[in-house]
Amino acid sequence: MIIATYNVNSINARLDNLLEWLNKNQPDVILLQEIKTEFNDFPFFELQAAGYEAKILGQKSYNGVAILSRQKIKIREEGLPDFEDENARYLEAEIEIGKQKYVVASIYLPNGNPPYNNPDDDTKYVYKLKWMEALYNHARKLLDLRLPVILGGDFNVIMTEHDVYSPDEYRGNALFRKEVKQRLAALMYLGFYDAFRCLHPNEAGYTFWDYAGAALQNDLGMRIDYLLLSPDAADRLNNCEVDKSPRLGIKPSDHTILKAELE
DNA sequence: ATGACGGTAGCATACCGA
Repeated sequence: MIIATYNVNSINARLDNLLEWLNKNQPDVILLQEIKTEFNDFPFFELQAAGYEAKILGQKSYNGVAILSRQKIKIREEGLPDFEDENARYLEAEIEIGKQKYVVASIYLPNGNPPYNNPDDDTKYVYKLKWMEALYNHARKLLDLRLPVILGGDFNVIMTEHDVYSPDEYRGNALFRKEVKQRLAALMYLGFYDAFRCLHPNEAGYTFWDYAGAALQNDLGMRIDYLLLSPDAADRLNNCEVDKSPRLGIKPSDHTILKAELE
């Protein structure tokens, strides 16, 4: 089974890019983040015509996550359990592919940096840490299912200095602060494996390049999108690659697609 | 320290992002 994750930065602005990629790659499942729309403006028909059912947790203008699948999607959770969240950032489903049940979640973890006009405001950072704690508590329970579980999406965390073009510039950044890295490491120590790093210990594997300046041309990127696999999923891992082509195309998202194959 | 650049809401410019 092939699964991918893609922060689209607006599903409607990115529909042509997404459809082209789906037609070419035919994944079984794709997890989307930052769809930036609600149910009534989501392009269900166009995706269905391409062979994909879509379930979404939408939000106007900001955030919003979706799960697209060639097989039937059974929603398990809309939002993180036991966590009050005004934002649409977590959607979890069960999908059966070739008689194997999978649990998949599309995750848009908070950025956590303060607004530019108020650099001392730590409200968003505190929210990020609480969100990560709730994710940890829930992920721990998912392991008890003894099913292949895939937590995929934009985690907004740079784990090591090999995962960003200029670590020193990001020391104080909410994507690279110690508490944030510790919380994602805790999730990994529970038994969620970073699919890309398992297979590519030495590649940069950037998944994001800023629109501004010449970030893309100069490869000033960062690796902040992940596919995290429970042990039952990691056992099946065959392949995991960053596909840079969506970022190189016309009118791209600032993120690109991360894809894995499980047998 | 700021803004680059792009998206949305909504119609000028503010907010958000990583």
